[in-house]
Order: sequence, then structure tokens, then C-alpha cells
Amino acid sequence: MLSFTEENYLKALVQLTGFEVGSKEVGVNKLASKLNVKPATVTDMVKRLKEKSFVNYKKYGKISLTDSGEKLGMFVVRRHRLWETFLHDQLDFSWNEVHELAEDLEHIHSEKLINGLDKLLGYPSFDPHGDAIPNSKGEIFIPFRKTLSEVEVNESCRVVAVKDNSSDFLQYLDKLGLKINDTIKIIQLEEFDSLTTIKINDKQFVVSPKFTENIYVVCPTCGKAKNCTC
Amino acid sequence: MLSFTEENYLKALVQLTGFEVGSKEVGVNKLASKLNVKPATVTDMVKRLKEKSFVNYKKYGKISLTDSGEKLGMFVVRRHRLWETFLHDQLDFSWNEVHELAEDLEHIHSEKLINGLDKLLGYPSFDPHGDAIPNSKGEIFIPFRKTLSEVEVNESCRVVAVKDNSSDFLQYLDKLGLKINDTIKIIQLEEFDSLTTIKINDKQFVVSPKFTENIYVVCPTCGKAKNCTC
DNA sequence: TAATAAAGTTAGACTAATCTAACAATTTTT
DNA sequence: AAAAATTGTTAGATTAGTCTAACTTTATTA
Repeated sequence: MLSFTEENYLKALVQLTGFEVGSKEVGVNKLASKLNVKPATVTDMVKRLKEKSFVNYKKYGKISLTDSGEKLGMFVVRRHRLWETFLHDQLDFSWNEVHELAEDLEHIHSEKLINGLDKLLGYPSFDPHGDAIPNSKGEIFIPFRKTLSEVEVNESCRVVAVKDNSSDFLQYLDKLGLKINDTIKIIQLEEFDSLTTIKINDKQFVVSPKFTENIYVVCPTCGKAKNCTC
Repeated sequence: MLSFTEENYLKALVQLTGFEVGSKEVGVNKLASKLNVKPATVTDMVKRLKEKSFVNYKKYGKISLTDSGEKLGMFVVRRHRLWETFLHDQLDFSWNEVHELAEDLEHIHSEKLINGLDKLLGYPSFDPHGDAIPNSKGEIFIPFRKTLSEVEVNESCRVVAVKDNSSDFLQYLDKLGLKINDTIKIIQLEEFDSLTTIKINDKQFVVSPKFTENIYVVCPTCGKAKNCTC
């Protein structure tokens, strides 16, 4: 059985090397800062994870997940996102309150529990932030999408997910009244200071690149991110 | 913040000294065997709990909970029993599957979560084994009841709770088809070997004292355990 | 390519929770 | 009340996960 800590390492590795991320490997420092521990700690722990065949690693080299490591990490992500969905859908938690609690709940080990939760929630495909939920085999299907920063002036798009799930950012979105599935129209793009004027539900806002780069969108008509002819 | 371990000690103390239990204090050995650790471990831990003012204790003396220790222990019991109820009512777990998982879930700290769960479940008063659930103030109300062994021959009674929550015992009850709220009639009492013949839903069984002492019942008509004139 | 910077490792220490084995206090029994 | 049994304590060791500080390796840059 894996400890909480080991699971957190595997989850962090999935997030740093899995999904649509560029590189399939990561360094000690980057992993350490993701986990809020010192590099020395990671070196130690990674040795232990290598013993158990969850990672590939050699001294002074990069770290990557083995197949079994990735699968276990994926299950942690599955549990995390299902609990977030439960808290949001069944207990009326707002999307900025769910992450912290799910950090604890994700470590409860019971396939029966998690599959029961999945069923109770109606086998959701996405969590409250629009992130895909891995299925019971540990597979994840991430739909194509682009960031708001890739949308042209005068174009409209539909919000499908939020990249930065920090409480601060989500509370800012709440203040703007932005929710998943809302439509955003790009009104104006200021080359000089990179600010963008957008319209959400007929209200106009000026936002920074920090905003446009952290909102995932698709075409509101066809649902595609690229090559849409609508 | 309390650690998992500290919470387990407080919960064990509540179970050994709280509720309708006779003595308000307990020895190191008894607590150790309840927690499946060695007495030496308890001696150490109890010193730490005393530092934090959760228990009263002095060398070679008995252990008892302070008010704050009892309150925290009671909250652990509340969380445990609400999770058991959730697993049973919402995820179709049988009553012999809920305990083990609730042992982990009870340590998730969030008043909002637990009160949300309480609401979702419709503020239940009893868990799947018929045990009372402490309210959000940490108060518990245990209704009067007696064990099946106190019921006279020819008398009928209604099952309200099960004392021994072990998986083995609960599975045995399943085999007999016994559920909370079922009616049991005492058919015959064998003085010689202490076996009792009972009728559950018109089926007859012979059971041992281990059975009759672990089933809590009340009068099926008035719901009282003592002085009923029905 | 040599100097500097960045990244990674090692050794030694710490904490919480546990253990075993030896010992000490208390309680029960004779 | 002395002996025996029970109960509880202490000291020292162990494990997981972390840290700091000093050191080593690899990468970058002048």
C-alpha cells in the first residue's frame, strides 16, 4: 500500500509530466517546488520510488514515471477530481473551496467507494474546474481546446475549463461572474500593454494576460478549438 | 490540529469511558489493547495528550478525558457515524462494510464537509448499526434500550441497534435475515446451556448468549425498554 | 575553455509513533 | 504481611519523512 506522501509524489509527477504537458520527465528542483519540500527530500524519496518501480531515475538524471507509477498517479487524480465534483454538486461547495479538502479525501483507498461516488454523481466527465476526470481504468480523455489568448478580436468562444485553480484566481472569476460554459467575446486587444477587453454575459471587462492564458475555450457553435468554420 | 493518532486515542477514550459506560476512567493496558498498540506506547502518548490538556493522568494512575478531550473525541465519533451512514444510504454499502472505511474518513477535518453531509443525509439520528450520531455541538442522545437477553419468554421486541459491530457478527445477522426494526419473539429459554430459541419474521432460530447480549431492543408497541405496560 | 551559476547529492539531525526488554509500582492472593 | 500476579514505566532502537549545510556534478556564459 502506498503512503499519502508517496501518492502525492506520483500525483505531482503525473501533473508535471503527464496530460498534455510537453516533457515526459522532470528535474529534482521542479518536483521539490511543486511539492513544497526541499530538493534533498526529493532525492531521498525518488530513490525509494525507484525501488518500488514507480519511477525511472538515475543520479543527476531526470525523473519520469513508469507505467505502474503513472497508473497509480492517475488514480489519485481520479479520486481528487471525483471528490471535488461531489463537494461541489452534492454539498454546495464553491469551486474555490473544493481543492483543499480533496487533497485529503484523495488518499482514502477504496475502489468501491470511488466507483460508488462516480455512479452517485452520474459518471461525470469533468470536475468543477472543467478538468477531465480519469475513468475507472485510469484513462483520461482531454478534449481539444485553446486558451482565451488564442482567440481573435470579435470572435466569441465558450469557456470549458480554468487552468489556474488557485483560490485567488477562482474568486476573481466569481467577482467577474464567470462560470464554465459562459460565452466570452473578445472586444479589443491592446498591443502595447497586452490588456484585452472582453465581454462576459454583456458586461465588459479589461483583463491581463494572466487571465487570458488561464481560461480554456472552444468555439461556441461547433465545440472545436481549431479549424472551425463556423 | 490533531494528528490521526491523537484523534484515535480520544475516540477510544470516549468509547471506553463515555456514553453509558460505567467508569469514567480507564487503565493503560485496556486502552492499549483497544488501540492495538503496546502499553509502553500508550504511556508515551498519554503524556503528550496530558500536555495538550485532553486527558487527566498521573504516573501509575488511571486515564480520563477532560472536557475538551471529550468534545474532540465526540466529534470523531460524529464524523465516523455520519460517514458510515453516507456509505450505507447513498453508496449502497452493507452494514458490515462501512466501519473500516469510516475509520479513515473520520479523520478528514472540515466542519463544512461534515455538516453538509449531515444535511445531505437528512440529519440522521442513528448510523446503520443503530448507534446514535452526536449532533453538531458534540452532544449525543442515547435512547433507553435493553439487550435481547433481558427479554422474557413469549415476549416480542423490536431491534434498535447492534452492540458488536464486527464484520463477522453482522454477516451472521445477515444470514439470519435480521435487520434494524425487525421484530423478535422469544420462544424458549434453555437454562442448561443458555441457548435461546427466537423467531425472526416467522422463522425460528436457536442462538447463543453472544447473540442475545449483542442485540439492543425495545418494546415494539411503546418503544420503551423498561416499565412498559403494553 | 575556464569561470560561474544552477542543479543535485550526501551526511547528519530531528520528530512522531511505534516497538522490545528490563525494571518498578500496585494489587491480589495465599 | 509476604509472595505472586498484574499493571505500568523507562530506556534505547526503528522507520518515514523531513530539514540544513556542505559538497559535487552538470550546464551556461563570458
